[in-house]
Amino acid sequence: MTRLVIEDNEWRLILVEGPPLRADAQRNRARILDAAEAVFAEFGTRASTEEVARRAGVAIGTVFRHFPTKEDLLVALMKRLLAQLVEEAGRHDLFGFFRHTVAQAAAKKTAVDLLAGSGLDIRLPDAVGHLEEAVGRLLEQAQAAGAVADSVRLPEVMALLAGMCQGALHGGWDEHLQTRTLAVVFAGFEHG
Amino acid sequence: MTRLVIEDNEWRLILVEGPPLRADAQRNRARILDAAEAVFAEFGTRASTEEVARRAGVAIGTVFRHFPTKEDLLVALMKRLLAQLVEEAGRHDLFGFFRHTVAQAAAKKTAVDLLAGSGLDIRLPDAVGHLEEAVGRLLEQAQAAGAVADSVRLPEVMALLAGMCQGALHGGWDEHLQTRTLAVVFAGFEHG
Amino acid sequence: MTRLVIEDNEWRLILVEGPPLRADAQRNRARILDAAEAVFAEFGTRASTEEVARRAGVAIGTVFRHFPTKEDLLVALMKRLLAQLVEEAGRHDLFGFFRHTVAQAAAKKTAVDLLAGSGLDIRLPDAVGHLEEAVGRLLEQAQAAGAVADSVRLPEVMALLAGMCQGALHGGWDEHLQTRTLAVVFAGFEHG
Amino acid sequence: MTRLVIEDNEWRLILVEGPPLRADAQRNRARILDAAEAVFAEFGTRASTEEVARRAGVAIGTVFRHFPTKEDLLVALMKRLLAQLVEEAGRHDLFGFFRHTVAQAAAKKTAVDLLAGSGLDIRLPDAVGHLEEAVGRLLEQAQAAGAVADSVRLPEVMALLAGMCQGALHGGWDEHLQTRTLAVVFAGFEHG
DNA sequence: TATGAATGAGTCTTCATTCAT
DNA sequence: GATGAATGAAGACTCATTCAT
Repeated sequence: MTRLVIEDNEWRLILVEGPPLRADAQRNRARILDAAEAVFAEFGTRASTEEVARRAGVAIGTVFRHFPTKEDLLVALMKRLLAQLVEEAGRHDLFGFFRHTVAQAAAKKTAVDLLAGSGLDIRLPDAVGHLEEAVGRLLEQAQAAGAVADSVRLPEVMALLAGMCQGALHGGWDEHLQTRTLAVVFAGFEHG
Repeated sequence: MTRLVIEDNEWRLILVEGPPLRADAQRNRARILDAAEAVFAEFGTRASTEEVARRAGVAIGTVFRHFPTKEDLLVALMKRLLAQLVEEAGRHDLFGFFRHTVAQAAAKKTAVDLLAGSGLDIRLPDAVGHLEEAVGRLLEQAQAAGAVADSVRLPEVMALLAGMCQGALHGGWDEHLQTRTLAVVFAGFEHG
Repeated sequence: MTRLVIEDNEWRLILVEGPPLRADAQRNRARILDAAEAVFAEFGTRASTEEVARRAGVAIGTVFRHFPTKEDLLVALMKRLLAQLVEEAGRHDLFGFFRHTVAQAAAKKTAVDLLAGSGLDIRLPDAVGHLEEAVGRLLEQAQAAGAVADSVRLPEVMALLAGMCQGALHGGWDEHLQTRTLAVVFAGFEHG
Repeated sequence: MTRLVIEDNEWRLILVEGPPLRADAQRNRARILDAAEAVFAEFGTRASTEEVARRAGVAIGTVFRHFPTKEDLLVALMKRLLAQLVEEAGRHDLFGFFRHTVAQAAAKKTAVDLLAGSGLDIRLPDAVGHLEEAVGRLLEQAQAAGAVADSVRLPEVMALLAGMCQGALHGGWDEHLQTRTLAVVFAGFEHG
């Protein structure tokens, strides 16, 4: 660890460089997030932090050391899930991304719940912004290819994505219903 | 519902905005449901039953006499909200009903949340069935008028309705976004 | 219970007269305060609310129903202790009150701790004010009787009372030391 | 002690007002005690050991290496504070020492709190003994000079000192009230 | 020897539900 | 039937202390 100290009789200035987390802590942080994703997906965000700790195989104090409040944990989880979505947007066209994301919705229950608000006041302008940019690129490509009407704009695409995910999640759509519902939306995209 | 309470150890003064009591035997039940709708819409279903009792102007015991568990209260509330939807379906065509319902989504937060699951295991086959029937009639009329493609079936219409309501509610769509998003869905209805 | 209801189509005004607490609740409130006095006197204000409940023979929820936060409990306790002091001031002359109060200090550990601050931000202007008035009357009588120099004012009398109580409490003064210490203070009162 | 910390996941910048480190082996011990004095004075002895470590600029483990329990830390702190008092007793006459010590009471909150007991079972016969000796010498000098009645004995002088300090600390006496209160005590000393 | 992550018992507080009044 | 006090399990969070790195 590098450490720089400048001092005189009245002040001490200490600049400490260092990895913020030891390897074991990194590992635990990831395990906690994994556990949180699973637990909140299964029981909703009302599941207890204790349950998350149990599933992660750590003591409750460890969860709170990494995420001082439950909200902090939810925010961190959300950021990770959004980052994953952005990454996946890079691997699909607009329709594929819709299909894939809606299909995943139930599995990613937490994300949808969190996007939905769920009582907590979570704002993630940056992470959400990145997702919007990624989807914006897909939309441009689809419009350039003539697959989506020019009158369709990004805000309603995002809105439909969110609405479909929530519908899929909470409505328990099966694959067939998902396909038919998306078919309506895609027809809407095509004809404006 | 606005409500003002001033109290000390000897007096309580309660000023409640809202219609006066109905004189019949159901009055407490109705008041509790009204209060529950307002409270759960404002704070979500995590709001306490005590708060519902307070807003209804009855004691907590009275709430539990009418609805033995909190879940019973939520189910009753849900049934009433669905019945209102059915009634409204009778006053619109398919597109108008979509517009109206989505616009109301935020106001009917509770309904959407409950439809969404909210951790509670609520099955309401009957009430939901009635709503499906009502929407089914609207769909038939729209298809008869040539406004909706014949390939569109009731399940995806219901799915889109639910998805749009949740999107509107949790996404905080403004009127403009609502209109544009519904325009895409309506184009999808028209072109299948 | 008297109940006055005025209502029209838009407002309901309900004025409820009534004893705020049922007899059993009154009893529990007193038992909780008694228990709190004993527990906090024994272990300091850091003792747990759970311990207070245990000693009072009620469940933890009952304590919190009566005193929504621990601070509320401490404030209520303080008020009661100050009221007792005021009452006792009516039964002594200035010197007797000092002797009595300082002698009681250890028994009333809580009061002293609370007056002392104890981390909690408790302001009790009214209750403290009443005590000051009571001591003020004792001071006037003592000065009228020529037992205290006219130059002595109420603030320093209160200050000395508080200081002596804390000393007695935390220093564990025995009766002899108490007598001798107060003798010095009383000599100071007499000669200004 | 003023302290500024800026940190993100990779860097921590700590600006500490105060004398720089001593270069000898005791430096951590002394820094911890300095930090503890500041922290406990500011937040009371309920402040966390972690906060002390933070302010000292060391890790929590280092604090516990030097002081195996929190109580050990408090005892060490107490000893140092008492030693400082003894030293100051050598620089004043009895009245000056009283004035000075009472005036410092608020600044030395920790000492007063600890002397006061604070839930911890701390006995410091030696350190307290030295202070008593020092004050005893001041008392003899004052009596030799005729400024204090011969009937006044050391125990009550110590008792009054402690009581005044606690009163000053917890009562928040301003300078004027301090002067007037001490005037009464000094008159008591003079006339026994 | 210093570090700081992990532990887990303990604290305050909430709230669905019960039951004496 | 209505009332509202009592219950107690459960949850979020804290912190003294331990120990692997």
